[in-house]
Formats: sequence, C-alpha cells, structure tokens
Amino acid sequence: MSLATDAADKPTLYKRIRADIEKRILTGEWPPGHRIPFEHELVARYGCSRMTVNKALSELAQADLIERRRRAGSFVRRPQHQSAVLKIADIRAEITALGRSYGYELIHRKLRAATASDRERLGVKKAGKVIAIACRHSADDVPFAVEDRLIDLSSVPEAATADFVREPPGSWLLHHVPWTEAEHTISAVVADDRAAEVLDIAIGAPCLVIDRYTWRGPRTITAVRLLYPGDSHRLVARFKGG
Amino acid sequence: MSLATDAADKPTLYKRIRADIEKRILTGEWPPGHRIPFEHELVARYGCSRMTVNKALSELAQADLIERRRRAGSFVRRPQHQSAVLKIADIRAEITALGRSYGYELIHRKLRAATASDRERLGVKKAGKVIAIACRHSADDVPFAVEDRLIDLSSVPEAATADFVREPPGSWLLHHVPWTEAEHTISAVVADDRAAEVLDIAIGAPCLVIDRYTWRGPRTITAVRLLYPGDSHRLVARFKGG
DNA sequence: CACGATTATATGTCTAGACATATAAGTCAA
DNA sequence: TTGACTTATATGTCTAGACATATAATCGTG
Repeated sequence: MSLATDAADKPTLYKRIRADIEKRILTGEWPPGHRIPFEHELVARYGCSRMTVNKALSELAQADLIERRRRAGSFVRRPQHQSAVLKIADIRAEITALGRSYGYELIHRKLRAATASDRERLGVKKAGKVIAIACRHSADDVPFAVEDRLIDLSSVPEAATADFVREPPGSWLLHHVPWTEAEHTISAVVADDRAAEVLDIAIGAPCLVIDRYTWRGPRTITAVRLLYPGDSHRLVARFKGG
Repeated sequence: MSLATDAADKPTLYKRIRADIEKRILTGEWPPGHRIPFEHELVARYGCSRMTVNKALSELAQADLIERRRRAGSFVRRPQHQSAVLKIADIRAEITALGRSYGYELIHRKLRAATASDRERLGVKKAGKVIAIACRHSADDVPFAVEDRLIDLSSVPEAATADFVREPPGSWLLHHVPWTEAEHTISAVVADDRAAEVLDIAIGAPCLVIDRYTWRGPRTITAVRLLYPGDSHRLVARFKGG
C-alpha cells in the first residue's frame, strides 16, 4: 500500500489522523461495525491532546463514516449507499461492502495521443497521452456496471505501467493518486446495442449513468462514465433533517 | 414558518450558534456572499470561548454552507446544486434557484381510505385516510417533472384542508410539517404512455426517478415519486477530497 | 502610478485541563 | 431469570489561553 501523501506539504495533525482512519475504512481494513480505537488510545498513539483526535473523529462522524456512541466507542458505519457511490468512487468497495462477490473484466485498454474529443472530455486545452479503458464490473457474476474511462497521463504518468487486467482502474487510482475534487453527474439513458450486450439487458432498457470527473488541484486526473442497469441498480441517500 | 424547535430539550451552545446561523442562511436573510460575523463578534454575542464558535463555524464549513477565508472572514456560499436536489426537497425552490420561472399544475387530488398498496408504499401497517396527489412542475413553461405523492393523513391531518391547487404539496409540507429523516432512491426508467404525455416526451425515453420517503420520528409523513426527463435533467454533486 | 515590503487581523490548529451525560456492564434483590 | 440500582467509562461540550499562517490593507519607494 503506497502511502501517496507526499511529505512535501505537511498536513495538520488532526487531518492526518482523520485521513489515516478514513483510509482504513475505505480500503476495508476496518469493515462496517468495526470499533475504531478509543480517543485515549489515539491520543497515546499520536502523542497529542484529546481535543485533536476528537476533532478528527467528529468530522468523520459528520461525514457519516463513523458512528459515535457514548460509553461504547466509535464504530465504522455501514456505507450509506450514497457514500459508496457518490463519495468513495470505488465500485469494488461498493460491491464487497454489500456482501457480494466482486468480478472484473478488462474489455480494452489503449494508450494513445489525446484526440480533440479526449481533450474536450477531460477539459484540458493541451494533453499529451491518455489511456482509454473500457471494463465491466459484476456482482455475484451478474453484470453490475460498464465503465468507460479516460486517464490523463500527463497528470498520472505512472498509470502507463499499471496493470489494469487484474485491478480495476478506479481502485488503482484511488490507492495511487490523491484527488482534491470530484464532480458527479447523474442522468438516465436507454441502453444502446453495445451496453445491452455487455450488461446482458435489452436494447432500450433504462440505465442510470454516473459521469465522474476527478481533479488534483488544477489538473484533471480522469473522466469516467459508469452505466448501471436502471431497474436493478439504485442510489440511496438518507438524510437527517428537522 | 413554524419554528419547531421546542424549548423542552436544551441544545448545546455550539449547536445553537450553528442553528442560528443556518437559519439565517436558509431563510435568505444572509444571502450568498454575505459575510457572517467574525468569530470574536460571535464570542461577544454568545459570551463563550472562541473554540465554541469555531466548532459551529467549522461544521457549517464542512457542510459547505459557508466558506472561510483567512483574514477575510466567513461567507455564505452559493447553494450547491446537490443541496437543491438532494436535500432541500423542494422543486419550486430548486427551479427558482436556477433563475427559471416556476410553473405548477395539479393533475388530480383524491382523499381516500388507505388501500393495501398505499399502506405498503408508506410502510405502515394500519392507516386511516390518505391523500393521493399527481401534479406537474415546469420550468420556463417546459415540463420539468411529474410528481406522484401519497400523504398519510394520520400523521398530517391538517393536509386534508390544504389547498394544493395553487401551492405544490412539497412546498406546503416543507413549510407546515417538520421532518426528522428522509430517504431518496434514484433510479432510471423509461417513460410509459402517461409519463410521456405529461412530460411531452416520447414513450420509451429515459427518465430519472427520485423516490423520497419522509418521516417525523417513527411516523411516515409522505412518499413521493418524481419523474424527470432523463436527457434534460441531471443531478450534479461536487465533492472535496484529498 | 505601479509594485514590493510591511503590518494587522481573522482564521487554523493545538493544549491541558474541566465537568456533563449517556449507557454498557456489573451487582444485588425479588 | 428478571428487574432495579449502581458504577465505570467513553464520548460531548467547553474554557482560556497559545502560536501558526494566509492574506487584505497599508505604507514606502522608485
């Protein structure tokens, strides 16, 4: 696990604590229900005051990643389906979090000089090379989503040598490239012949589309379109109000 | 506007500060761009330490309601598109926030004893009467969404006398009934003949569906299904990460 | 006037305490 | 076994300070 936090910028302590815990949750090392260390244990581990770890844990709680219970401790929450889809951005984690078996197939992978439409899709004026990837995710051996992705190699040169045959590009990027901002657009389309074939559904069947763009600072990292069979897949979000 | 914060429970100070500011933002008293009082001013106003107001402001910043800039102050942010769709739950506000003209038509409104399918949809075992409503929202005179709603009259008896001819039920509920929890499910379908007619699109065209359930404590308030033309409507969400 | 250096200031982070409070767990009696 | 009471403990909130840091505003200089 390559700790991609370059030592160049020094994140503050509470952010480091928060990121450490967040990573263990997102990678699945601490699964839903897992009790994370008590505040006093984290105080000892990081050698700081309780307010500092409290701030880290409070933010995780506000983000619904953990649940805090008096006297009992703090626990990893079951991923809100929304979080899984809208925030984590990793289909493998989403599927395994649901307790289903994850399957992945690379359909094609091409390294090429950026075309005009590539540049437009990535929102960059000039680009060198890009990787175009198509792949399929499945849950319990049933097609779950088809993914079309573009990675800007001038932002992520190490992606040129990554092995996307075994590891899905979303997971690889999540573990190798820090991002600062992401945008999702959700819409609905009907399946064309290619989507119908890959997802094993009828042509004209409704599909949910998530277009995601990811940036690190001013640099575009990747643009991805995920197509889900609309009758089987749902995004669920739960809110508290009042 | 029924302020439903009963004085029975005593919220903690930082939560009160946060709620005070939040209300001013949500009611529009402090519009986007408005500079909210400096920490030291709030310290004076509430007679507490800086850490306490800092906690309130930090949470508002994490929720993207305000933006904090060193030396400059804290400012109300422009509402994120996501909030408009996923959180506010009011189409009229969503459309007017986009600067478009809002139109509304009641298609039908029936008051009836709850049928078995009504009870199932509302998730209640026994129910007295319900109101079933169908209506259409439009933006700039173009159909924007069709709404199918069920209101549980045993939870909201005053809805029986509400005038849903002029005021959309979502707005009415938002202003008359406090809610504690809501769940959204987003999916994709193709337009059937009725949806196609109301939305003025082709049969078989893709549509985005949002199913929303709203509760107040243990009681179901309402279940609503919103159908948006899938090629014109999009849900956009932007996140910060890193 | 334009531009670089300085200063003032609001936020960002952190500490070492304090008391409050909800509740898991243990204790004891019916 | 069950229910009521007690206790221990982890989190929740808060304070009165401190220093760091980014930057708007000011000042000086060419």
